[in-house]
Amino acid sequence: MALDYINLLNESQRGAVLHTEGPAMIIAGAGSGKTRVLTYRIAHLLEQGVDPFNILALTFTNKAAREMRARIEKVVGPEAKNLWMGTFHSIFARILRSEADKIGYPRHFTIYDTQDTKTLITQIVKELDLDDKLYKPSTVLSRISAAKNKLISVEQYLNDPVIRQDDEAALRPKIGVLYQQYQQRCFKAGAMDFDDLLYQTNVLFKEHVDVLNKYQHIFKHVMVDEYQDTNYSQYLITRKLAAKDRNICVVGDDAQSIYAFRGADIQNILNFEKDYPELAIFKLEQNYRSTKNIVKAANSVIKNNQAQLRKSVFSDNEDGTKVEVIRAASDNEEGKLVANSIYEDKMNHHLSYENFAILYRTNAQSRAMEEALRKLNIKYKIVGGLSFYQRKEIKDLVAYLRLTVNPNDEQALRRVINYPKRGIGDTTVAKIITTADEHNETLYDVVCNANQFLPARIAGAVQQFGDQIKSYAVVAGKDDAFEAAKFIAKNSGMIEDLYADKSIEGLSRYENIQELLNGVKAFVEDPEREDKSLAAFLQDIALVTDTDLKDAKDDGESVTMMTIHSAKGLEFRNVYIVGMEENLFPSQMMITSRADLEEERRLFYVAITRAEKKLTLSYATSRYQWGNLRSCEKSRFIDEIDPTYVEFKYGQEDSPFAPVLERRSNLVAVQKPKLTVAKAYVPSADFKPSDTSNLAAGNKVEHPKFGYGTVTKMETQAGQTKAIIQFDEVGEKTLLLSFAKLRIL
DNA sequence: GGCTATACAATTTTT
DNA sequence: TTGTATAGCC
Repeated sequence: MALDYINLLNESQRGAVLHTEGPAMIIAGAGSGKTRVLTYRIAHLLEQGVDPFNILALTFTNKAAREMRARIEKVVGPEAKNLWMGTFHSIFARILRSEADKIGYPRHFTIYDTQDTKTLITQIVKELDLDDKLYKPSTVLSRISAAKNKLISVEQYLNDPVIRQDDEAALRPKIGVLYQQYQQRCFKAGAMDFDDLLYQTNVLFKEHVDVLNKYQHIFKHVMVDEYQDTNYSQYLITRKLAAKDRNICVVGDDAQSIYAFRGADIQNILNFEKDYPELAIFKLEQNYRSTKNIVKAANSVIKNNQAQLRKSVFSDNEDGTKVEVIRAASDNEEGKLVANSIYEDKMNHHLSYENFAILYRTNAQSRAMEEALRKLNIKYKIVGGLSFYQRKEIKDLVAYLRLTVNPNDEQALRRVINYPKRGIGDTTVAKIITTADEHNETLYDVVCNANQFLPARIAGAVQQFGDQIKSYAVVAGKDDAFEAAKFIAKNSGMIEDLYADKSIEGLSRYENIQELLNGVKAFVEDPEREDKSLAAFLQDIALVTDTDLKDAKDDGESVTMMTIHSAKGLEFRNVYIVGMEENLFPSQMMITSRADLEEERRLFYVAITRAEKKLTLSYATSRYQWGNLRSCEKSRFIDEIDPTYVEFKYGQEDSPFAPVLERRSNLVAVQKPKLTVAKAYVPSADFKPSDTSNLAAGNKVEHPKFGYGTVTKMETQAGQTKAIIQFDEVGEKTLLLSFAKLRIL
C-alpha cells in the first residue's frame, strides 16, 4: 500500500506527518486538512512498525474518534482497531475502571451525568437548609467544576483565602462546604461526574507512580486533537503521560477555541512551547474547504481579537459569492426567508438538502426555523437538544440498570425507589436518608435492612425493593446485557406501567423503551465487543451524546440544524447563521468582558468557516422571547466583516407593525375555548358531610365542589375504600372515602 | 401517599 | 412559551 499518500499532502502537511519523534505542534487553520494530517500521521507511525497498542489519540468528540479510526482503517486495515483512540473522558474512564480499587472506587463505578449532578446538588442545598435562590445548582456546579478542572481539591478549596473571598463577595460562602458534601456523596455512591473522570485520573497518576509508569510505557506516542479546548486537568494528564518519551503531538487552532466556559484554557496551546523547547511547529494555513470570499470574511472578523497566534489562512479556491445578509422583521419571518432561500438555492443549483446547514447560538432558536421548514415541506434533522438518554422513561430504566451494577448509586436509587408506584413516598425516602447518614451507611444498606429502621408496614415494601435489585444483580451476573435489561424492564413493572398508558406520549414512551432495548441488543450482537455485560453497556452509553446517535439513523436528504458549538469540525456547502443579533450572538452574558467577547467572536469564526461555497447571515429586528415581543439590533459581528465580502439583501421593506399583526392573528386562531372543569358549582348553604361508612353503589350524593352524582362502584384496596362516582357535571371521579366530603341524599 | 392546579422561573454553549 | 416546584386537595 506504499507511501503514496505522502504525495497527497502539501509541504507543511507532509512535514507534520513525517515528524514522528519528539514533541510537535500543528497549528491547523480551519479547513486546512487537519484530519487528513492526523490520519496519515498515525498511518505513517503504524507503517514504521509502531504497535497500535502504543498509540494514544485523544479527540474532543466520540464522532471525531470514530471517523478518524474509520479513515485510518481504510489506509492500514483492521490493525486500526487496536489504537487507543477516543475522547479524554472515554479513554480515562476505561483506565479508571481497571485501576479503580487503587483510589477507593468500585470497579463498576457509575458516571453521573449533568442531571444527576444537579439533582444531587439541589438535594444537598436543601439538606443544609441553604437559600436555593442563591445556591442554584447550575451556579454551584460551575464553581465545583471549575475547581476540579484546575485540580483544586476540597481541602484546598476550603483553605484558599482567595477562593473564600470570591465566594463571600458573591454572597455564597458555603460553596466550599457544598463541594465537600457533594464529593463525599459521590464517593459514597461509587459515582464520578464528568470532571471526576479527569480529576481522579490525575489523582491516580499522582498517588500511584507505578500506574503512571505503566501507562507511560504503553503510550509511546500521544496525540491530542483540538488542543485549544483542553483544560488544565487534561493538559496535565497529557504532559505526564508524555513525560517519558516526549512523543507528543498536539493539533489545534487558537482561533477556534470555544470552550473556555467549560474550563478550556487557551494558554495550553499558547504556552506549549515552554514545556517543550525542542518543539517542532507546523502551520497549516491553506484552506481547502471554502471560497476565497468566505476565508477572507472570516479573517477580517478574527482580526478583531487580540489574543492569538499569528498565522494567515488563505484559499486557492474560486472567489465564490459574497456573504449574504438577510434582514427579517420577526423571528418567524426570519425562518420563512431562510427556508425560501434554501428552497431556491436547491432548485437553482440542483443541490440536495444535505448540502445545507442552519446554525444558531442557542437551541431555543430552532423552533421558528423548524416551523418554516415544515411549511415548505423541507426535511430537516436537529442535532443536539434533548438527548434520547435524557428522556424520563429512558433515565428510569437506565437507573434500574445502574442500580443493578452499582447498588450504592444514590441518584439511581432515589429515582426508581417509588417508580413504578410501590407506596414508598417522600417521607419514607427522607427517613432512609437520615438513617443512612446517622449510621454512615449507603441508602442501599438501609433499604436492605429496612425492618430495623422503619415501621413494619412500610419496611416490607422497601425490603422487597432491595431484594428486587439483588435479584437483578444475579441475573446480570450470569446473562448478557440484553437478557438482563429485558428481564429488568419487565420485572420492575416499567413495561406494564408504560403499556397501560394509551395516550400518544405514553405510546412513544413505550416505544422509546423498546428502542433502548434494541440498542442493548445491538450492543450485545456487535461481534467486536468482548465484554457484553450490563456494566460494559452502561459504560458505553454514559459518555455518548446525542450528536453521536443521530447520524446512525440519518436518512439522507435533509437540512441539518444545530448550535454552532456542535457544528465544530463539520462542513457544509451552504451555511446559514441565523439570529445575528446583539444580545443573542454575541450572547448577552458574553459582552461584559473582553475575553468573553473574544470567545464569542471565535465562535462566529467557527461558524463562518463551516461553509464551503455560500454563507448567509440573517437577523430579525424583533423576536419573541418568553412569550413577548422584543425588538432586536443587528449584531456587531456583521459589521466586523470587511464590507468588500458582504452583500446586503434586504428585499422589500416591511412595516414595523407586520410582526405584531401577524402574531396577533395567530393568537386569535390559537384561542380555542378552554376545556375547563366546571368548578363553578356552589354547594347548598346547608351542606354537611354525611357518615359515609355505609355508602354503596347506586347512592346519590352531593359533593361541595363537583355537585350531584351517583355512586357507580365501591372499591377497597389496602384498607382504603374508594368510591367511583359519576357526577352530573364533571364526569367520573374516584374519591377516597377517608377524605371526600360527601352528603348522601 | 398521590394527584392536580397553580405559580414561577428560565435560555448560552457540552464531554 | 415551556417545564418544574409547591401547595392544597382527595
